[in-house]
Amino acid sequence: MSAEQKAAHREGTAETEARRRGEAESGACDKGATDKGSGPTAGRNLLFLREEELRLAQDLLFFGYRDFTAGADAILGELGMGRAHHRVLHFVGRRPGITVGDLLAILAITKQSLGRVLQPMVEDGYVVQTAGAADRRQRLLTLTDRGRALERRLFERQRETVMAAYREAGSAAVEGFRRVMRGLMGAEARSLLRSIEDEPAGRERAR
Amino acid sequence: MSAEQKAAHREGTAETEARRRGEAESGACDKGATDKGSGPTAGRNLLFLREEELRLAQDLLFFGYRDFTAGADAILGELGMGRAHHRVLHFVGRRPGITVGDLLAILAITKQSLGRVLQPMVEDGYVVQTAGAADRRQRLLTLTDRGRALERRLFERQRETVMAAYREAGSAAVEGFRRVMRGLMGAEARSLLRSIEDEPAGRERAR
DNA sequence: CATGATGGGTCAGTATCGTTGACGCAAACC
DNA sequence: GGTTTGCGTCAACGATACTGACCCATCATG
Repeated sequence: MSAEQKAAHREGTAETEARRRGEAESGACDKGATDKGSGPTAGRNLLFLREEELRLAQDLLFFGYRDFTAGADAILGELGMGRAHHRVLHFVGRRPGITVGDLLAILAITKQSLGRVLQPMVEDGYVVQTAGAADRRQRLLTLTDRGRALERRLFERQRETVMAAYREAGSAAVEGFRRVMRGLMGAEARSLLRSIEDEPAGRERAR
Repeated sequence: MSAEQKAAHREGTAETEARRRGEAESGACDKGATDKGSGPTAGRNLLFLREEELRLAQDLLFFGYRDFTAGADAILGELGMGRAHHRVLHFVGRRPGITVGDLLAILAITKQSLGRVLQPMVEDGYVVQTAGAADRRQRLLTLTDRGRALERRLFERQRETVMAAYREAGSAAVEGFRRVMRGLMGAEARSLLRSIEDEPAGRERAR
């Protein structure tokens, strides 16, 4: 059924550009479903657009996220590490002195999963653990020079990908990208992200 | 063959040259976040923004992608399936009659990895394999009613997330989101995505 | 100061998803 | 009729995640 709708709707082929524009204009608003066309196919077309719109979003997120991480993954692979190591480097680098508990909350994994990744990183000299000043049960995590260097290397690799995409898309698109990505996040992730943004690297944590 | 594809996939593309040319440009700067005047600190601020900008992108992609998939993951978990099953449902649903080889190219995984996921899905009646008409070595993959129903369920779950994000961000932001995500993709993924978009479900593949 | 709660580490077992390498088979191609 | 191609499969392995249980050091409180 829906397949027939799609086939019927798309007679031409290469006007992808015009199609995308049309989606952007009419698609992203939930209400006002029939304000566009007054023909009998208006509602059906709108439904089609909304469906194709999401399918496209699924594709974009799948391919885009994969290629975004591909460069860093290659570097990590050479060092016998994985994406989980990169996450630790990234978030510890972003918040030096972060506690294990806070890192667990950000990564949303279990203690055991983190331990398997973190412990070798401490042994190999990428991360140091220091007892908390106020609460000495805490193990505050900080990157060593070596850890910072690796994080920097992964960072530069991804910077190429992201900056190329940003430049290609333009600054207005970047703002839109940020808004949509933030919208995809749940309430918890949003507040976590806010707290990360409000406490950039090098500043003391106020908790 | 597949190994070469993978190797090529991980390699960076010709985007880097453009990056070096535009290195000092501010094309990816946030809109009006700070002064872009030519004071003594302008260069430093620009560097800072570009760095923080990427760190933010990393955060957004990490949290956003995770929450984007979280809803579908929960449904899949109840059925004893994982994200890999969803990808099969999604891409087979998008291109009914796709060959195993083409699906492998899209997913960029090995035959073995796909087989471990695909075989149970065939046995459980989510996917059917039919011999190719022209080339009978091919096993053309199509969703059954049951497969379509599950895909639809996962689709609706993600639709809520994405549509909420789109509505919240606005249609202009959606267009920007698409442009940036497309820019994150490498050349291979782009051409794959193009071929998917140009051959929507229900139409014969022209290869 | 004893007691319970908390931050963190660890052991044991399990599941998903990915990998490499090699081999088999049927159909297609030249 | 030999070679290539499309697909399936066996065996072994590795990374990342999970649960449940248990331990230790430290903090906080009665």
